[in-house]
Amino acid sequence: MIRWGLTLRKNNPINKIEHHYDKIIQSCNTLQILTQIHSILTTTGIIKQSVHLTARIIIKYSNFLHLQTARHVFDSTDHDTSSFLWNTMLRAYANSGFSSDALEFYSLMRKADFTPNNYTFPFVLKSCAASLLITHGKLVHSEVLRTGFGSDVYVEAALVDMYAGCGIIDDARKVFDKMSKRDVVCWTAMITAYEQAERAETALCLLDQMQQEGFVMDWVATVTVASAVGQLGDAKRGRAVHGYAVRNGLLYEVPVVNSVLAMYAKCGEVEFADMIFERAEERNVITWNSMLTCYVQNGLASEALDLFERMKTSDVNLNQVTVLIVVSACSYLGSRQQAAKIHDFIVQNKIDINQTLRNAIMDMYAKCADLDTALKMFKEIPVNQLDVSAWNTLIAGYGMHGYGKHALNVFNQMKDENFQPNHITFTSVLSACSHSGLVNEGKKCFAEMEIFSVAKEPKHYACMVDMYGRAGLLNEAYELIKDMKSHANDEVWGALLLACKIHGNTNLAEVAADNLFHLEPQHTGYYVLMSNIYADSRNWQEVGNLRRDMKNKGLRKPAAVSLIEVNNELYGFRTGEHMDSFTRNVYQKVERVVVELKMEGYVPDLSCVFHDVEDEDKHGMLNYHGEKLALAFGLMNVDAGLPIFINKNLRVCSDCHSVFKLVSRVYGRKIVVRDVNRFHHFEDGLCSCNDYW
DNA sequence: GGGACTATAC
Repeated sequence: MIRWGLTLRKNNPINKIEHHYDKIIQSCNTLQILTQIHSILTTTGIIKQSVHLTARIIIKYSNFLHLQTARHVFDSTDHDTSSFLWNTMLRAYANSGFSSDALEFYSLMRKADFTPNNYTFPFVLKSCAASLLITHGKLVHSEVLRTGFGSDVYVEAALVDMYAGCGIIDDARKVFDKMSKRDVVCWTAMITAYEQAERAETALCLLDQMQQEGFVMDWVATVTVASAVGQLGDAKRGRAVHGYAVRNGLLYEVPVVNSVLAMYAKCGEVEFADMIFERAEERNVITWNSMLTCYVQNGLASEALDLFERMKTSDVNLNQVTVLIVVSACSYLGSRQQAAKIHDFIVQNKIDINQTLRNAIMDMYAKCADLDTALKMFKEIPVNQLDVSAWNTLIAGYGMHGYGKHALNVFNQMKDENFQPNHITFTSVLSACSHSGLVNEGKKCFAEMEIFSVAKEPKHYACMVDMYGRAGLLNEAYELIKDMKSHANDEVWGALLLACKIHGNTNLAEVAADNLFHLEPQHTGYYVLMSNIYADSRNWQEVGNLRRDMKNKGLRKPAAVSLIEVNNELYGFRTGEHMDSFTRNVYQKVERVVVELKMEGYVPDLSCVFHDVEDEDKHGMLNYHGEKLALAFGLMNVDAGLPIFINKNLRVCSDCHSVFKLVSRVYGRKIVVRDVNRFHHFEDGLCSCNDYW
């Protein structure tokens, strides 16, 4: 049943027509149809007689983001007699994201001697929050109190939203606590405020309170709760939310589908997310984007690219967010061919490239070993669009390829041009120094943070520990961690643990590992690293203990995968993969290469096999590392003059590193390897990392 | 005549 507005009275002839057109306007889904209806209403003079239809038209134009037309409709009415139309126009601005226009319009309202009412304030407050104008918002708050609308539920809920939106969550809570009457919307507004402030636990506590007071979660509340649970990454609670949505038939609302999907994605439950996606009755662009994000966040970049292909053939209109996610998927995958393809798609489809997207594309090129294109893009940025993140992306790009000096030059140039470095700039610079062994320069940059008033975060300390650690300055690294007192997190201790692995310091490694197992008991990588350190020192007993420990905790070592692109096709190789007809000749090729390299002086580094087995078996395992298989495959299939690109999901082992160096000399091939931390460019028997990785 | 909500990241 449709509820009609107060302006309608039964038995009045105009109201039958109003009724009729109201239905049509509500259901019209294209701008063309709306324009046609509008012109009919104008020529017949109906619109002049109906404030209700005028308002509908204004709102509908604003839904299509045609605010100018909406305003034109407003201007051509007798609005001075109708507070309703003024409020409608304000609402049109506020609800379509034109918050500064809304505020401008509000001051016009005041100049026209309009008295704001309970319909006016919520939209003004919403626009204050959207423009982050807290001073203005507080002024409106006092106006609310003065005009006596301080206890209107709608206005109060908007006040809660305004304070929360401006980041002053405590004031939002004060308004909320003072409310004499609350409905689900107010509760949801307050719960959302906590969720947005990344205080998911508090949000869920408040939800409990809401339910104790007898309120039932509606679909909007469910959306918020799902994202709070997603924030916690709590799969068990996730299933409870999902169950609630199913029992109450809420999965028929697309936003609920989307938020439950995103929740499972953040809990690492890809299969559940997949199921929600496939079973959805209806999908919008956010549904698709959420599923893409799910794959990317869970390390399934190539699945994301497949889904993107499927999305292109669906009837949904993809947007800028879509390509941003796909670009990041491609960054993970490191596929040069896909990178070019996506960039081309963006240009062909005239998708607006804003600063965020451009930086993401530059980063993608850098991560696909195409630093030249990234640099070219940077140089083409118009001066007025150059921002800190563009500089950051370039610095990070140079850093990951081991060009520390270049990174520092860019950093200096950026400062010369009066750009204010931020926390990300320093992360990029410090990590660049770390990868290139520029200890003194790194120390200088670290000290410089204070000059630019950038707070030192754990991630900056982690870069420093990494830098000292790789350079063999383990004591300096450890002292720095001690300086942090209790603020050291897993990143910092992880960097120390890696340094201990490189320099074979088992004692310090045990200290780092103790902290890590305490801080992140479920993080597989740290167990593997520590067990490798024990293996290096042939302490098989401890290796066994750790393995058992992992097994008891249900942790499994992630499979090492090496990807190589040949003729626009990606091939993956796993360490110790079973031989089949496809891989047999690849294995044979590895054997031949190893024999030839041995004649050039190659001595296999058996310490890279972390199993307590006979040396003969170790040779086999070592030769069948995924990156060696990928390299052999590349030697067989990539044209002689072209570089071989390999992408590995873990850190490259030192035996493979020596093999790659030798192959680059003996076979005269350029090889580019991306591992989990950085790039290695092999040429003429040398690596760009100077064996420092 | 109205309000609360989901996908983005160097």
